[in-house]
Amino acid sequence: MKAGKGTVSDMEHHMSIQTLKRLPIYLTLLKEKQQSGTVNISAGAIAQELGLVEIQVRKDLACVSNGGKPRVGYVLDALVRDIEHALGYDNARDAVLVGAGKLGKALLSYGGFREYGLNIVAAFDIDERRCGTDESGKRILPMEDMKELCERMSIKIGIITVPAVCAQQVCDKLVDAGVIALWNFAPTHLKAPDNIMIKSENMAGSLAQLSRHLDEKLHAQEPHVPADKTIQYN
Amino acid sequence: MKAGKGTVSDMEHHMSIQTLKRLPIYLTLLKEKQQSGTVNISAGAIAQELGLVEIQVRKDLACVSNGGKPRVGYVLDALVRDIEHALGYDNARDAVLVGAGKLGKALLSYGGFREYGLNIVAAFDIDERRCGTDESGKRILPMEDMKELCERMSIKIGIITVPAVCAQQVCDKLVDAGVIALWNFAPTHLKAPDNIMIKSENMAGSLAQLSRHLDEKLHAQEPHVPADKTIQYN
DNA sequence: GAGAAATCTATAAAAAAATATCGATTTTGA
DNA sequence: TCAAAATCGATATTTTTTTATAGATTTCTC
Repeated sequence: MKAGKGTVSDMEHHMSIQTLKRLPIYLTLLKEKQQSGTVNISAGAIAQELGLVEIQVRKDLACVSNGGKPRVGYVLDALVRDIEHALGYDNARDAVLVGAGKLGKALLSYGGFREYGLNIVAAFDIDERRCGTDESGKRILPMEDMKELCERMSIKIGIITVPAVCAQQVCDKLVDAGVIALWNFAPTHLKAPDNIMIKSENMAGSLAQLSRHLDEKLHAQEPHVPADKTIQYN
Repeated sequence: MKAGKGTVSDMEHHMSIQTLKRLPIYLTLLKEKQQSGTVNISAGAIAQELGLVEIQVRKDLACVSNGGKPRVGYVLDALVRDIEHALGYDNARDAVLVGAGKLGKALLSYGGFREYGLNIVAAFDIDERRCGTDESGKRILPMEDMKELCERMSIKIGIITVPAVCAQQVCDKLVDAGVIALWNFAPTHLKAPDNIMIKSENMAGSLAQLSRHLDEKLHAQEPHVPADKTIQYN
């Protein structure tokens, strides 16, 4: 019973959330390797490059690929395809973004999301002065138009880049417009009905981790961190 | 043996990384509550607001606070102070940012980092045209000045907001300048010497989680997700 | 002031994730 | 062809994280 091929949902039962988060990291490395002409790659080599352990890489890859060969490793091209497929990068999803401030515009003009299977079709903002066309070529529309567009295009993903104080309100509006997955960049906790998923970027959490590391280093306590590889928490 | 008071490092042994990541989330909520005049709050109430379970909240808070009282809960003000202290928000850390593109500028002008104990003292960019003073009031300096400034100010935190292709090079330069904690926003894996910490924001990982949720919902498989609270993975 | 309710702490159990072990498979090269 | 080296997959163990249970403490109400 191998879950080798299929969409993300095909194997959701078998793939841990941690594995899911690592897949894009593997993918980035593998694509770099592709560029440099590599054809095969072993789990051990991947592990070394990423500072992980071999067994973990193998277990992760086992969730999406139908395996490598002893003495050879995985076929790079096939592995890339498998991961992309598992992550759904081969059928892009449309999304809207709300809040065309600095961060919103930065995300709009970041072209890389296409590669991740995400297509931001338009942005919305309450401030009419921001409306029009962004440098990125995306339309910035007034909030009033949001519901209609989301419904018409069956948009299921909403990206929230408004200040914390209005984030909940925006969240509610997006849900009302039929969005069921929210990517929240506002530093606040959002409430939504059951089975709406909210994924908040927790920048403060990241900072806390960096800060702890610094404390450990600067106060030079016993370094109970295996000192043989760069520290990279997730 | 209670780890009630102290810096982050005082209790690093006892606090899991997951707990560390949740602390800022509690803090955000607690501060909102403070605004609205609340004086005491119970672990159960916090859990409900954040969609967590009571026991988890209690265990997390036990790492930083010296406890609440039965029938009353925690004293809000004291709890806020304890968390802030545990996270080191009360002694700000200086940082530099490299890459004054859209994302870099967005982070520069986001005032909220001060609240998290992070103080971005300057930004650097190779493109001379970007140098000068940002709208945020922060200086944007040429890369050549970086090492000198970092050394002079003993900067230990570097924020990388350059394109993926130059991220490794920037990483190397920061390390050379004495930085030991890196916050990487470029979608690539960075290598650095031992005991340099790299915390990469894994946007693609977040997207993968949203995408999986969408797949589950849209293909309407059995909803093996406890359907009684909004889904909020970390 | 006694009993009930709420909430806490501490300890225990369960679940999830990471890591280790071991045997199997494929290629390489004598 | 056959042994050695590399690498894989499957299963087992350990560690980490989450959740549950049981008993103690504080406040409230009558």
